[in-house]
Amino acid sequence: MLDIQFIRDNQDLVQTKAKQKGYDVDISKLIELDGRRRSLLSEIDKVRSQRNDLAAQMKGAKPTPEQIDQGKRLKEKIVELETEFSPIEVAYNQLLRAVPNVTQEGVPIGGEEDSVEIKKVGEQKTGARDHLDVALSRDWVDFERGAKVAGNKFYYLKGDLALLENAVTQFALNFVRQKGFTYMTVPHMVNSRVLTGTGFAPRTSDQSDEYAIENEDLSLIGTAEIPLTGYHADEIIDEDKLPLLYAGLSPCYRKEAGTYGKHTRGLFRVHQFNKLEMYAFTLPEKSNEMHERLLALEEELWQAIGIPYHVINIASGDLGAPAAKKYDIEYWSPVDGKYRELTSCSNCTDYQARNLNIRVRRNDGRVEMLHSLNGTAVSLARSLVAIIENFQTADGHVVVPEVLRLFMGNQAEI
RNA sequence: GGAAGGGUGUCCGAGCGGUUUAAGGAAACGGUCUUGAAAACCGUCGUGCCGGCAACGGUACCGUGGGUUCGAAUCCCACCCCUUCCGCCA
Repeated sequence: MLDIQFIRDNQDLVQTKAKQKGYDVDISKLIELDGRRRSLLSEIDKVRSQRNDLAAQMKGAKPTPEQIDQGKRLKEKIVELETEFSPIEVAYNQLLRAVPNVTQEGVPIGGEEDSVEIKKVGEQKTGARDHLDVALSRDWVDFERGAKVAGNKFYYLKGDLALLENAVTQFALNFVRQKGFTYMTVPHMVNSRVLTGTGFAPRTSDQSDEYAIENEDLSLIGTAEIPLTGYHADEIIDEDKLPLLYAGLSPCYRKEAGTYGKHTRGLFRVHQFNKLEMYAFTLPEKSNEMHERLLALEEELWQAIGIPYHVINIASGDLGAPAAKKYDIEYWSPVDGKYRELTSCSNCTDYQARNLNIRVRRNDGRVEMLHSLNGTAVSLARSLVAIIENFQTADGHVVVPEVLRLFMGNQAEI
């Protein structure tokens, strides 16, 4: 969520930015609730103050009946005011949490088609075979038995492709460790607070992309970003310890409801995939720099593997609520003759931090919200699609990218 | 799943109805001393909200949510989490 003080001071800006993101929130309504909430709270505080004074008078001596009677009246008054306060507080919190993060300067305004390409790297080949055709012909993937055992869009990876997945993982893991990230495995389920605090739709809502566990306040994670964001919840971290860099490897579970028809064939969009996610907690003034660094790392990694790509600056309407700015790397698909999403890298500024109460203690003693950022290192199922499409040979084999061979028993081709 | 114990500020830890305005210690910061450092000594030191230009004042917060009371960190109920033991188990 945003700082209410910031919203008060920048009502028009917040309203405009929310609209540009496609969020239908009424800032004037929030301001009105905020006003009523504050005036009521100050009234309550006043009566509480009287109660506390009275209680202090009664300390030591035996209270008189008059004092007890007055105390009772004050108590009733407080209950009365609190009853009035409670629904306002609930509505206020609901509305406040619905306000999306303010986008940064340089974020293109508009929908998906308005995202701006800022860089293009590598050769744009054409005429490759679809990854699923290749994988099926080599018996590398089994969606039919995935469906039998779990359901539609579940799959088994087999043999060399499964090994290739492991090789990509190992390569990426070594890469991020060399760059200073602490490797972590994470809980694959999280509670509602962490889920919604990270900026995902509540598990109870229709829009939730997460699988919820029945009769438990737990959801399967859609990305390691969620447990990594929650890792430092309610903590105050010394300035000298920042930035904190983590790399979380986890399976990602997503319902992907309503996305059918959007390139559903094969491994590109599935209900479960593994992913190595980079995560950073930084000082507020350092998050933009870190955002560029995360993008640079993603580029370095994918250049090392040898995948052609471009980088796009995501338009406002395509940003999630917590993101202030987002870069995607899209790889070149020689099958479709266009770019398709491969990684994503967001600066969430202090939005997630405020939700989950993650702060920094500056060297001068001040305490403030820190900033959080996340970026995909490798999203495994998609990585395999990109590699099969860009490294296939005429006879249906796949050349193993050089940097991965070490992790594939030095095979040059599979 | 069963039993017992426990969740207090950056950390450790006391408090178990009204001198809690949360003791004491550690860490941190400032100072004295010192050639410098350490030690010692002195001082400062929780977070949020509201009001105020500010000094400051008010209020809330001792796992979470209810309840009892004139008054709750303290008593009662429910739930969550942690530790130990037992059971089960990769």
